[in-house]
Amino acid sequence: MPELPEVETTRRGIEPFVLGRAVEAVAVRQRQLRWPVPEDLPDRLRGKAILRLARRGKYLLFVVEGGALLAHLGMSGSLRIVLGDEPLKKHDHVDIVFAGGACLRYHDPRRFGCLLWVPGDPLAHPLLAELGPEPFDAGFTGEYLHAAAQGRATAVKTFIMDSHLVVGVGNIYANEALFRAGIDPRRAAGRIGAGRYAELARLIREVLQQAIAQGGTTLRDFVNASGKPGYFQQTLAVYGREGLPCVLCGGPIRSVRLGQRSTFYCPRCQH
DNA sequence: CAACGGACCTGCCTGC
DNA sequence: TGCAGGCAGGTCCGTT
Repeated sequence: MPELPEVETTRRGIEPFVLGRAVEAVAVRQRQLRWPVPEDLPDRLRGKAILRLARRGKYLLFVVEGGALLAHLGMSGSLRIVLGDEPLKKHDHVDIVFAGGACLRYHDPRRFGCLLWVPGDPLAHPLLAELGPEPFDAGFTGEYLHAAAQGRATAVKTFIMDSHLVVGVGNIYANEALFRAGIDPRRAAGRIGAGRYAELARLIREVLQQAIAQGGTTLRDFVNASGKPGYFQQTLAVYGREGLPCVLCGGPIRSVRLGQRSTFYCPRCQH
């Protein structure tokens, strides 16, 4: 479900309800996520105010005095604010109740996400320390991509989805950015020139920025923090459109598998 | 190192 | 209608 735009949409939706608020209680109904929810998480958070709600890649960081709650939504997770009584649904695994009554509810059918306690500086955590630059960082440039690609035989789509290279480019937006750049997703990363990488870096930023502005992409039942869907799905040019006409040339969109992920492209427009 | 496959889970859709 | 199989927005980890 969540790629960077969905996580950022979630962050923005939640922020006003949690910033400066103290955690009153944490209810963990299912500990077995990607990694077990630490048993002492409720004790770590209780009574502490959220000082900052940051995002690093697709991770969310609820920073409190002395550490942070590190959250990831995996493939199927969501975080939403619940005000008042709302019956629990299946897979509502964790509630974080704030002073004043707002409740942050973590829902994740596949349980690929995580909720971890990180003491001290959260960016020093092993999951975050080795991540590549944010796509909106000054360091994320065509030159950076071009330099990192030298000698790499892997497909360019697999290459740009590696979070150690750059964070936040998931399957949907990798497909969309490569379409906009006119680059065949199967092309070897090391066989693409600096000029094309400059365009690709720009278009990765563009597609993510647009998706954030539209509240993310809603597939199946994704809803953001306020329970509303995202509208970027209407903007998708290739993702999920196998056999449908290319928005540029009218030819059929083709699908292949790359690195065990569905890949969509226009064979006439992408080389 | 780089590249690849498996692993973690549930739900939904398709086809027999 | 039931059931098996394949697929899904992520990404870590172990093996070549």
